[in-house]
Amino acid sequence: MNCPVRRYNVCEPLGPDRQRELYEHQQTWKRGQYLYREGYPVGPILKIITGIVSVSKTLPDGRRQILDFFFAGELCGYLETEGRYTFEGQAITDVTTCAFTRSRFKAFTAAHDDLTEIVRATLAWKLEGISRHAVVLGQLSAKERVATFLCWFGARSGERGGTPSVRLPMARGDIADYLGLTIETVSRTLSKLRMLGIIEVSDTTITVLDAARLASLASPLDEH
Amino acid sequence: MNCPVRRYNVCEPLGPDRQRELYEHQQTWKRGQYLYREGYPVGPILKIITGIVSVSKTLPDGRRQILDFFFAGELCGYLETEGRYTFEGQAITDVTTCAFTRSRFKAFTAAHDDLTEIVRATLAWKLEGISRHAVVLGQLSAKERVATFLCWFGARSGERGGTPSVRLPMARGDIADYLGLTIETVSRTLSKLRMLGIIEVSDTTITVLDAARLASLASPLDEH
DNA sequence: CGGTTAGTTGAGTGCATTCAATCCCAGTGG
DNA sequence: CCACTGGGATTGAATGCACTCAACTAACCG
Repeated sequence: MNCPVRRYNVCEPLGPDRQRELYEHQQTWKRGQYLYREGYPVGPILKIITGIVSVSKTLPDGRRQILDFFFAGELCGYLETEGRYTFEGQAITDVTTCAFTRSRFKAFTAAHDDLTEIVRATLAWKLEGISRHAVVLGQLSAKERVATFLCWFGARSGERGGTPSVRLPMARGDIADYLGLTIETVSRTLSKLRMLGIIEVSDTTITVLDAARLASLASPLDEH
Repeated sequence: MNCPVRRYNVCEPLGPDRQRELYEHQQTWKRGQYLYREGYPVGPILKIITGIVSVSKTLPDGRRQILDFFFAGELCGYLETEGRYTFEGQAITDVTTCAFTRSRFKAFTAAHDDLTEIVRATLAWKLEGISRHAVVLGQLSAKERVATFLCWFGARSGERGGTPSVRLPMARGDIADYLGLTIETVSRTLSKLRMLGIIEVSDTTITVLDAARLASLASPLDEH
């Protein structure tokens, strides 16, 4: 459940002195704004201070697949292809970031062995995460997808407390695009789970009444 | 189209001397055999000499999602979680491999700066690939998925020749599990493309008659 | 020649979608 | 204070795409 890599979320373990050495000016982003877009020449790597960023791909006809949510402490805008962003980063909530010059980041990690290992471990961890997500997208039914999402997100928030109530900071549309469903299907599925007495829905807050049953619906995937 | 990382497919650039230093005994696998299974204690990292290996996850009820196909020259069995394989590797064709002791691989990469960079670049490249695949699974219709697959696979084979005919070494079931569809849907979709005059189907060989039209069906995703 | 396995095709079903209406709430201005 | 507005969420009705179940064909091998 608690991936070991989480411990060294790139930068956290640096300590304030080494962090200062790397950080550039701080920035704020309004919910919905793009931090960077696919195909644009790469800018700095962004470290999220507060808020949530989605990494996604938008097709020419408007369809969008959210690949991952990035939380405070994580880096985004890392992946590039020939000097251009591979995907797009969008503020799901209001977000504040600070920037790393890409070249400086590269030089800095090259100079510190522990950092190169942290980068490697983080990439491997992300690779595992997106792979699990691909299984969700390719194989699970709507109910299973939503249940999996709630379990995953509940586990995330549950880290600090034992409360079974989950705040969903993102809009239904974001959940839908993450799960490869439509807004309506997500909404309907939440209603079904509510009518089954498994959860309680209150706009942005979901209260898990029957964690065991929820987990069994998401069962196909052990844990995240 | 040609990811720069391809150039340094881990190990190829090592040169015969350094390769010998790393390799263990060779192994052969029959089509369908598992090279390793999810949750099993990790063994060596396997380098594919010939054949194709699928990396997949199988759910308790038998549903299977193939996450990636690995070809000759690539390493598989790399990802682990707490000393256990994260996914499963299966021989899609007959396969021969040679093995790397995991600890030796680790020590060896740690000792060579260029190798650590190759590992990092390969992980980033795989991350990008599976992300694109997630978009396919989450957003595309059956026709778009199959077209995307054919384009992707055609580009792979096309590297050596200009021939528009694609040999599909994997069974329909493998394609289906890769694309998150059923065998029947894959078969039907190929038939539709055939009746549209876009391809010609002959069991394992697909001849692309109208590459432009095929690409436009897969259009949503530029290239792979 | 039967037996087996992979692939194709047909018929019918169901789940998620599309289209559309309604609700809820926060923000705004009369 | 209340009506109006707009965005997000929910719910309903109807459609359609991919699925399930099933039959059939082709190829391969004993």
